[in-house]
Amino acid sequence: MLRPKPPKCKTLAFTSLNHFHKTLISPKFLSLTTFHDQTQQLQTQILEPNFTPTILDSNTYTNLLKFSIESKNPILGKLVHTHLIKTCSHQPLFLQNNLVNMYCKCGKLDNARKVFDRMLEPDVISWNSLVSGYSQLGLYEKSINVFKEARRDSRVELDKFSYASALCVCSRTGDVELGKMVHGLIVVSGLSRLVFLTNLLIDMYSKCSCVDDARVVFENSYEVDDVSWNSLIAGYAQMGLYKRTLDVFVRMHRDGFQLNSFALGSVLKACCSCFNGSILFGKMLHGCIVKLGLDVDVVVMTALLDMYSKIGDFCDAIRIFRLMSHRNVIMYNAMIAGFSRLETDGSEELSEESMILFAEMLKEGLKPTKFTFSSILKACNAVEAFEYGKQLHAQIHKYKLQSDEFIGSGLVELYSISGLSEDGLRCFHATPRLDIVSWTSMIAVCVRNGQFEQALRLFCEALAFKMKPDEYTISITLSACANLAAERSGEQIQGHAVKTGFGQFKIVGNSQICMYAKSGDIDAAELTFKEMENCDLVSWSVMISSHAQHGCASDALSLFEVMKGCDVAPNLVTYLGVLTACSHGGLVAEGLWYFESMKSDHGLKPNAKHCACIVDLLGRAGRLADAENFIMSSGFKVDPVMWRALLGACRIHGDIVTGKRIAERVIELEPQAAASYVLLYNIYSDAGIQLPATNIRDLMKDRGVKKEPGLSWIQVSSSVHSFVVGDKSHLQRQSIYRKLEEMLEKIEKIGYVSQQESKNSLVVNYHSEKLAVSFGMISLPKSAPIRVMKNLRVCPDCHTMMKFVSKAESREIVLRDPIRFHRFRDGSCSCRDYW
DNA sequence: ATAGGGTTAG
Repeated sequence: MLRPKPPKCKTLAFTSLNHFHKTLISPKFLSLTTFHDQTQQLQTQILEPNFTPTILDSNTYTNLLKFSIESKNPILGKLVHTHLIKTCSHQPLFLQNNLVNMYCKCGKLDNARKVFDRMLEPDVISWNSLVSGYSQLGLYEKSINVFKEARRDSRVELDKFSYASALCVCSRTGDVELGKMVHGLIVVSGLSRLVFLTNLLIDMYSKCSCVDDARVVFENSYEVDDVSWNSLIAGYAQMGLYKRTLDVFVRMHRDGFQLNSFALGSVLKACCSCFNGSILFGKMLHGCIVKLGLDVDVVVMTALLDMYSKIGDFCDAIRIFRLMSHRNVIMYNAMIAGFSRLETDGSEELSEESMILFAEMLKEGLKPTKFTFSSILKACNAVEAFEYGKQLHAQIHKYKLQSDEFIGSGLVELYSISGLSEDGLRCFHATPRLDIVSWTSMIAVCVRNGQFEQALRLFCEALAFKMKPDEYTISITLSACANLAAERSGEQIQGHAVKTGFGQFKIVGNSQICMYAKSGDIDAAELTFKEMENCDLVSWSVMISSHAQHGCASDALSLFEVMKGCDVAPNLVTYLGVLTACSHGGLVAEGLWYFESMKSDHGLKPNAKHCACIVDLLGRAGRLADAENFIMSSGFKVDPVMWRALLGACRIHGDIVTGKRIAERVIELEPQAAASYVLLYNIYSDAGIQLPATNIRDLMKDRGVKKEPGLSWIQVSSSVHSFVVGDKSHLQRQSIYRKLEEMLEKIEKIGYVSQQESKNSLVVNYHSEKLAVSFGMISLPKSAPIRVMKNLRVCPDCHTMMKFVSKAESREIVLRDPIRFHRFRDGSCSCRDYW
């Protein structure tokens, strides 16, 4: 039987004994005191002006320079340098090379260059030190220029290390054109058979995202070793070509190459993504790892932990974490990231695990990195642990990580969802390198907090900053337009999407349907839906809900049937649309049937919103007792939303007795919700009973419950105009009121009777929606429909008035309230007065 | 000397 060869001991020793090597048995440690003495000696010799330094042994100089590199101490290096000059013993080439190398490794490239320039005959080692020195500092252009200089120096011949440094620059910058030229130079130099350079070429092409070229190098190489295989595997894994990663891995195994931690690290990454057999393959790899004895290797085990956490096998991930005796920061980060992924999925019982782990890693003396903070911030935001999040912010500053854009986004979220939008915005502006994702996060935060105008402003600002909005930016901005019912702005953004090619994305299409529907233009919404090439469940659901909101129950239901015919399985959101359609359309029997069907046919568990639809459905139809029984048996009898739906029904049917009883219950459940008081007030007021109505107002005042002020708004060209009741602030107020009086006069002639009670309270006639419609009449072209949005439900008088106006003025009026749309045409409303 | 693990945002 074939058995895998035992692993190289080197890996094992390194993992577990690393610590001891470094601190106890290292020869460097033993000679530390010697170095210290020598340093002191040097210092006194140089600082004392009258003291003539004594020449040291050249081996001592070399060792001192090596020591200053290891302890990252350029001051010591400089001291040695001065000493060498004072004693005139710096002529040997190898000492000068050591000096160049020391300055490079300590990041003092200017000094390195000065020493180099004074060298009479630099050799290839001198050149190589300089090239790799610039490259390691990230000064790639300088590095490659020095490489070119070295080529022109006829005294030296470039070696494999020169080409290695040049290839490294290509890998880091992703400059494949440069890489190809260096490749050419390698071939010309005759070094291309060296497996060392083959491996670097494979790596270079992979890192430049040209894995196919890497493959060509691999297949045509003179010789390959395990590093070649591992580099190719890593290339495929980094490109996300997971199946090919596994293919190459299997081939490597068959060719008899030793599987080590490098190959396993890449190939485990490939198993994180779900495709046929990936989970099984991952588990096989786990077995393989144990057999090879690599289950003590922290790199391999971190990759394995990450894989289990990503495929949802969280218990195994935790088990691996606990089993490892030496955990480093990366392993902690992987575990914390795993928890933060879980928490965003809403597993609340695990909410504090990330924080416990964070405390644990600090206790072990590990230094958190930017990955740690961005993951843990994400977890904080998911479970709304704001105080903890703020403490993290302080820590982030302590570790000087505040300029990272991922952390920046996390902080923006933290402050914004905890209600401190200003601080969120400050974090946003404090992030030095804002990318399109940062901007999109900020826009999304505004949308979530209901600051839709601010969201649109930010979108424009992002464009001004030369950002290129992607499909997510466009989608979220369209939803800001939808909430503002700003169809004009929405169309402009859609135009931008079409121009930039992002209009093809499903999430853009879905947002666009929603934007048109919420702006009152159901026809444009439907056109978008029909034009979409591959609509998904979200598209269907949005379209169904849109029909429902517009009161087109039959359209909603027939669309739902078509959807099921296309083998698309409905979800909770789809059913919410269906039930809303039934309740707005007064289809009681159908609504109850669908409610049963969602449970029995699709195994969906209705939530409070679905149940509130049923309450609404029964209540509107006048079956108040049935509605109340339904609440009691729904499992949501402490949810105020359900009771308020019933209270609304009491108002529609003028049932004062039930209304009072229900109102008392819902006010007890939620004493600060103004809507419940207002509904009861209206029940009394509709019935003409003034005293209890006044009492309710007083009660609200006593309890400090504030009614949301009614607000209506309309978009005319690119600006949104909003109105409150009796608003006098608009610049065109005179024309608005004149038009309103004129319309009232006109419709009274065709039968409208104002609900205005007395001349001294001119309130009802100047409700905000009337003002907005009047403004629309004078500002929009005659053929355009008037689309007005309101934050509260329309009052019956306004509803009646709109019907008359639509006839008298031959205009289509679309009025959106928080529940639904009313489309007034030729004297009647699309809701057929059932609302 | 060259290859490997954590990528987190909407």
